[in-house]
Amino acid sequence: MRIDFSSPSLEVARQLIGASLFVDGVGGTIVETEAYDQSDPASHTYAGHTARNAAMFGPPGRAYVYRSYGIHWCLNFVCEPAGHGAGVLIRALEPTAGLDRMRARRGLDAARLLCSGPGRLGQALAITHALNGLRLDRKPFRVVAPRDDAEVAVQSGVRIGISKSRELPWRFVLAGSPFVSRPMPAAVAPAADRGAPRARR
DNA sequence: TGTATGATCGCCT
DNA sequence: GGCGATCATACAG
Repeated sequence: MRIDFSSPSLEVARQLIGASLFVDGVGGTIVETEAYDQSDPASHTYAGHTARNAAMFGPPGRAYVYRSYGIHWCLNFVCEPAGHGAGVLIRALEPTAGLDRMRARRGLDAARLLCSGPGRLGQALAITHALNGLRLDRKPFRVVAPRDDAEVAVQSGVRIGISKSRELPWRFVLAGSPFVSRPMPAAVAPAADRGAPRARR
């Protein structure tokens, strides 16, 4: 099955978990996404069309790249409905290809830290403004859906690093993946489990 | 293990 | 002028 970008961002965000993303052959399995749309006060497109967010109002299936905190480049996939400013932020990958190039770009060895966050991912995949608005089905991008028979355990929860619309459960992660930017909070920790050794960040 | 801070750009919703 | 869809580093305890 292909990824269908002519769907609402919420659906695309879920579909993308377990898919693969490569930029110029460097990338891996998508393990964390977040959905945004124009009705959402946390979205860049909430206030309407600007020079920065123009790609989000363009055709779906393209990249929207923005500068975060003046430092990092972050990558979104533009979704349907076209012209409505909806998209999916790619927040984390499990690296599978081009690890050496990621390590060189990041100045790190630990695979777990190469792409576990939107800014880190941008640096590891050499995302820049030059990729803004480009089609995701053409070079240098390659997006591959999970196999049809693949069982992908997707977990949803609240988004990270925003101050508005905190309640919306529009974050999706691959359940149990150590490559997410932050673990999904446990719903309720059973008493018997508390005190057991926990995985470190 | 947690809290604070600097870097530095685009937009003010 | 102030604040973000962030991250690395410096501290306190």
